Amino acid sequence: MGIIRKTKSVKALLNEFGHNKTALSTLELVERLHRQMNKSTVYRILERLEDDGILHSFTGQDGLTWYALSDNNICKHPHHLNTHPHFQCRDCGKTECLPISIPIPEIAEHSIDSVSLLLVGRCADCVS
Amino acid sequence: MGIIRKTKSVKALLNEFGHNKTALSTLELVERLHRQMNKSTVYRILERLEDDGILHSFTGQDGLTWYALSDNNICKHPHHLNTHPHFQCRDCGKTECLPISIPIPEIAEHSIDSVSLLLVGRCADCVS
DNA sequence: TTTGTTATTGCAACTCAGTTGCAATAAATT
DNA sequence: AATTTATTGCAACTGAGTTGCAATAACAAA
Repeated sequence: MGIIRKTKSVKALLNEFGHNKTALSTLELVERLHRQMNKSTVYRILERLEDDGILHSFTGQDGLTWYALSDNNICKHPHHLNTHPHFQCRDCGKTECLPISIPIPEIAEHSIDSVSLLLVGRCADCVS
Repeated sequence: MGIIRKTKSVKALLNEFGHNKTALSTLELVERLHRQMNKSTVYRILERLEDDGILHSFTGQDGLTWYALSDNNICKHPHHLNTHPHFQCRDCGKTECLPISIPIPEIAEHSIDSVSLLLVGRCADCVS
């Protein structure tokens, strides 16, 4: 599975992420790209890029799905892509990967496969 | 806001939770109670019970909303209801509050208001 | 570079969790 | 019991995300 062909749509979508750790919601991407490709295409490309490990997704506070680059240079956790926390600013909505690792203790009687950690608060620009 | 009248529907819904820390999805509740009350009523009661701090909600791995009791005897964090982790079994779907506290470090340049932490894995019954 | 294969896309219709407006009903108060 | 108004049922709606299928465009092979 995953990306097999580097189409114009794939390149255009990846271009939106640039090289930083800011996340984009599917809705934001659909809106930004709606003249270049269909809504279904955005969803399908995101799915393939995630299958390939190029992007990773998470759910924001609003229940929407967000995507961000899984670049090793950014996230530092090539084999544990989902273990870093994400931050969402409750004022401006800016959402990003936090390049830190939060230790999760062993839980008695449970085996843990993945961790989703979302921090909601105010970013530097919005803290008054 | 919150619950003002203790109606039969409110009592029936709370009765589904019993006294444990197992969470229930809105869909499960709608299904269980569909002969006793309307779907809209389930959603509206859940909203009011959460406003009152009697229940708290979180998003499961599937994107569905889950609710669990916020009883102080269970969750231990009366003023930080959202800071305990939730666990969802990827095999049987059982979802519960974990009565532990995961320390979240200060994040430079960010103020944190709430923490959502979902652990996905296998529960004791499903670990082979 | 042309041809053949098939991954990818556009489109429109669909799914489904959750929401809403409003009239009818039923708690709680006097 | 009468009054007030929070709550509920219902049906229609919303909106993110999905799907089937025919048309299109990467890419490989010749």
